Amino acid sequence: MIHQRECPVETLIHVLGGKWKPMILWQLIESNKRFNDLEKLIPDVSQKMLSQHLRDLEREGIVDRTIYPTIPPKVEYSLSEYGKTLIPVAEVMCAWGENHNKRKYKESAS
Amino acid sequence: MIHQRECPVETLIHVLGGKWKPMILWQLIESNKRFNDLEKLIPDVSQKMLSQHLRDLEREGIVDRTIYPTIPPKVEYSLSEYGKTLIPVAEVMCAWGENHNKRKYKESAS
DNA sequence: TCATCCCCTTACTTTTAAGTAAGTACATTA
DNA sequence: TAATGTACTTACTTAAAAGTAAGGGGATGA
Repeated sequence: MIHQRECPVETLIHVLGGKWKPMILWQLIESNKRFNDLEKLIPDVSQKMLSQHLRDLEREGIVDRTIYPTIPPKVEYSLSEYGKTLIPVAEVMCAWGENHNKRKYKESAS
Repeated sequence: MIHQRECPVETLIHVLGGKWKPMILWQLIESNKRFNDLEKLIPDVSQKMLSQHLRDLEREGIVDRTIYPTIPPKVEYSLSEYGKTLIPVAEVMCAWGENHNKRKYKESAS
């Protein structure tokens, strides 16, 4: 039986929709990061939510997790090639969101 | 004091992120609709969630609510001019989401 | 040996979103 | 008079997401 497809807009919202996911991706667009780096760069995120969201993004194929068997071992998170296809989408979303924030600001200031 | 702006991607996710909002907008892109029309067109939505999401979208300026003082009075919901700026954003999101759904289907089929 | 760092996981609690069921106020129609 | 239709709101319950706090297993360093 074929899986029932949800509305594609909802699919995207589901992929990006965790509280810290846009921030995690924003950081990984800049450069690959280790768990601890992300923890420091994203204020107020808990270890639990960070690892949970990283696993979600990994499961969707957006983020790659690479373990370097060095001593001490290090784990690096990066945007996958597929994950990079999200960048232009995020840019469009970002532009609309910025404009909307400005609009709301003007509204509340008037 | 200036409001703290949230991340613009989160702003958009907040605007579109209710369970029934993409579906409501999809219906209103096609044509103006009354409360009852939307109820019939969106299976499983409750009156509570429909009116709550419509009020959210109205508050954000996406949807216009027009009351016609006919007998019986009728209330019509429509995409505002500003709401129409969401259409190209939704199209980009939709295209990515569709591709992602296909990708997941292939993955699970292999 | 004791503390510390890295990369997490687990159990539990709180908060937020959504669902269910009923009710309201007005009107028309049978 | 009773039922139906439109456009909702309110109170209550359930489910999903996020937050809090603690621990664990491996390593290094003092």
